[in-house]
Amino acid sequence: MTNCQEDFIDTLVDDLSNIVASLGINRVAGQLYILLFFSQEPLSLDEMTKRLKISKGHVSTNIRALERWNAVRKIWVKGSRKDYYEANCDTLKIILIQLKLGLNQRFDELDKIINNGKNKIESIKKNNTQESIEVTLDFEKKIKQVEKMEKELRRLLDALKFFPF
Amino acid sequence: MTNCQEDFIDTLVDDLSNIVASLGINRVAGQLYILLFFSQEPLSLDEMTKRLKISKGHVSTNIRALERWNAVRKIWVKGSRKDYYEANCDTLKIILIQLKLGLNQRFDELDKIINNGKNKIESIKKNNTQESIEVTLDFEKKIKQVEKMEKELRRLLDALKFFPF
DNA sequence: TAGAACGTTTGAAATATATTAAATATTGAG
DNA sequence: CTCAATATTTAATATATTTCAAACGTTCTA
Repeated sequence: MTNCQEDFIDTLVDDLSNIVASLGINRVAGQLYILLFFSQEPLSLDEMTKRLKISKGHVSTNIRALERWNAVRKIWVKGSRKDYYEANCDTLKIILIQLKLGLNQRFDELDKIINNGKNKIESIKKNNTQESIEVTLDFEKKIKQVEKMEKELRRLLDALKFFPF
Repeated sequence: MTNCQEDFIDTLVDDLSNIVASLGINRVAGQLYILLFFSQEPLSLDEMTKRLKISKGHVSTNIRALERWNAVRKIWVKGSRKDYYEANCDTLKIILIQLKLGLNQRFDELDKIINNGKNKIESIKKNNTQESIEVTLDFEKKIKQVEKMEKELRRLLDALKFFPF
């Protein structure tokens, strides 16, 4: 591979991984994915280590995270004992699946918190002073507002599947 | 305010701020917003400091971040020189506006990177060997793929405004 | 206009996260 | 099976982030 080709990819790796990192995704995972995305051939851990100038362990850990997300896959290369990887280039699908997974987890947590809140409101209602009635009314209103927001967000997330990609 | 009311809110602040923090938003900003969201009265910096058991400076810095996001507003309380704040309870709108802002910024960066890449491809093409032709074809294909993905994501983001909230 | 009551900034300390090099475990060609 | 080539884990180090206390600046009141 000529030098200007590697330069082309390396520049993209640097620039694009900045965006990835700014979105809260591990920078090294981003670098690895981008490197593989633009490479014409699968790369071994050693090659990735050399290209990104980071430690072998670091590459190993992060490539397996990418594997878990189905963002890269291991490729068998005859006559070599090394693990080679190539990118799954369906980037948008990977992003949306991960997004959905992450948000659904949070929604489930939120459900627990909301139920907890509702139970507490019931028990406050038992100490049935005039003051407590007013206060619980307000709490109830606000908990319902949170519930409504969650419902809307769930619906929004669900609607992604109708989007014509 | 009775103790069980403060307890009710404090528990929600703890639980919900975990979700907020797990989404990459500053935990203290989350705590402040949630505290104000469930409080029936505007709170002063001192009150927030006491409730969250964090330093005054910390509250000050984070409440102003929330103000910038239009997530809280300063309230004038007659006869007090303190700044009081209340939550803007339209949480979903706040989230979506911030999301849109953040992503549009990234899209603009991405545009620059893509253009850069295209220019580089043109200059590689000048060294017009058989090898370079094959390689640039592949680079072009992949850059186009990135472009397509950005277009789809922009469209998706834009479609939010048609969603019936 | 001085002093008190605030809010903000700052620089240092604590904490969390990322990164590495080296030790350990695993694998597959011979 | 064995051993050398790989991959993974780990424990330490470096780096980044969060947090605080104290200094500073501002504003209102008397």
